[in-house]
Amino acid sequence: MSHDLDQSVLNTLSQVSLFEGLTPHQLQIILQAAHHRHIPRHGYFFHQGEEATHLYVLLQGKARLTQITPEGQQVIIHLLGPGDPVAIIVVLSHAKYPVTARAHTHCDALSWERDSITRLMEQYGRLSLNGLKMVSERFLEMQDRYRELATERVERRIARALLRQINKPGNGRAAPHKITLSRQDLAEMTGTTLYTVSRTCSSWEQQGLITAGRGRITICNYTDFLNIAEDLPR
Amino acid sequence: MSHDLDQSVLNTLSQVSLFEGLTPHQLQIILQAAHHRHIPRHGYFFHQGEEATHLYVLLQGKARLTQITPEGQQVIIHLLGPGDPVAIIVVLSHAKYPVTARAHTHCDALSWERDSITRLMEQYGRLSLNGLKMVSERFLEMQDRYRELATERVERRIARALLRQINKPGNGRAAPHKITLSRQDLAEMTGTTLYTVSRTCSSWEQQGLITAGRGRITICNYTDFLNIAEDLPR
DNA sequence: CGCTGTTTTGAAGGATTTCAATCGATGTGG
DNA sequence: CCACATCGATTGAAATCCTTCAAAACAGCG
Repeated sequence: MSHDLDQSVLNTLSQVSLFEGLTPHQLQIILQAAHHRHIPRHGYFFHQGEEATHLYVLLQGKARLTQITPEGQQVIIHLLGPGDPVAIIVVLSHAKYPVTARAHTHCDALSWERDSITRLMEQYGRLSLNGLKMVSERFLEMQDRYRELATERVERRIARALLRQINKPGNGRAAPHKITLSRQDLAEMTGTTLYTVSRTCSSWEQQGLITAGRGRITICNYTDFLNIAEDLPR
Repeated sequence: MSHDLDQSVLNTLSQVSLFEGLTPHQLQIILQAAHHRHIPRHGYFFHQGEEATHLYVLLQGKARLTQITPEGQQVIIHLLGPGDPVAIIVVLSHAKYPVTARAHTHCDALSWERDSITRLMEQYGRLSLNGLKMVSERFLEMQDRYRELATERVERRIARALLRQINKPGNGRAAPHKITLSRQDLAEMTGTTLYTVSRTCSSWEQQGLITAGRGRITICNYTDFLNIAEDLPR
């Protein structure tokens, strides 16, 4: 990769959990194997079904992982921010990307080729252990969402999706909590329809829990809002 | 661990994908750090919410991972067979078991303490890389089930659950395919109710696709059955 | 200011759940 | 060996949550 980036990227990388606990020297070697990529707003890292060739680490920007059904219905699997690894799945030999990764804002990322990152992981146990940790965390979140989808009603699922968004590290923790997602986005995150999300939000707005706008939801009353996700009797 | 087990266990282990590609010497060292455990039928490896202290590798038997909601509703997260790792999540420091692991038949397993396996993984990159691969695979399955739950109707989800069961490595591939799961089990695997599963199975039986019994479903007409999972217009 | 894409809302319809009752299989003990 | 107890499976009817479709209101942008 180009040399002028090394220093600033090195600083960023030391805060990326995938690279935690590695020596500066190891980091240097890993970095030398990387390529720097820019993805414009609304561009794609890769598409679902393509041969999985590259692992990415997002340095700047926001992206989303989606899956699309044969019938054309879309589901949002995950929202990505700076520091997140994308497609750790490449370590599986002969895998295809199971999702589409799309840049939501302009994105700045490092990429490694499959063989290259696999070799590095085999060499540096700490690197693959970190990778294992990160996939495990994502796995736990997916498991929770699965259980939610299997057992909880729509209103609660939407509330939980909003709370998860707020509690993400990297998002400001200060009230009022503003979430920039459209009704459609929320529907695709919670396995429901645009219409149901809209109705639910309207109801919450009337109760004074949130203020809603075009592509935006702001939680005014955090504590009362929590009750929807937790206690709601039915 | 006791010495008399070493030889037979070594043979089994060489077929466990978590230990693929390790040298006999490395395997030996890893094995020395393991304990051997027997879990009787219907016994528990661990309970959801307990401090995660041990990683297991199932040598013999069948087990299941379940999550239970605060309201007491149960969800089946995964069914485990010989060779499967259990709770790779321990590598996350200070994690709690996110699920309960219960022996469905008598089980025979190896276990490692958290610190011990973490150290081994850091030391042997191949070990953690294998771990990463296995979590990734489970993650992919979970992702697919999530998308299914979010977008598909009950009938298709049940059909898919049955097919996944059949296509599991380790299960005989020969027709007729017999699946030993109760209606309740299937309901907990597909996010529906016992009643809906029963109705669906009855309907399939009338169409001659399956024969159903107490705690058992046999697929007679595999190709026609596939259509339910794939083509079914609505 | 008109255009485009997002959001809202109503009304109708449908898939699935819930509840209740019954049936059937399996295993046990008298 | 049969009556009984138990647990799983079936089935009907009513209720409900959510979707679907259609139409209108609204926001932001060139």
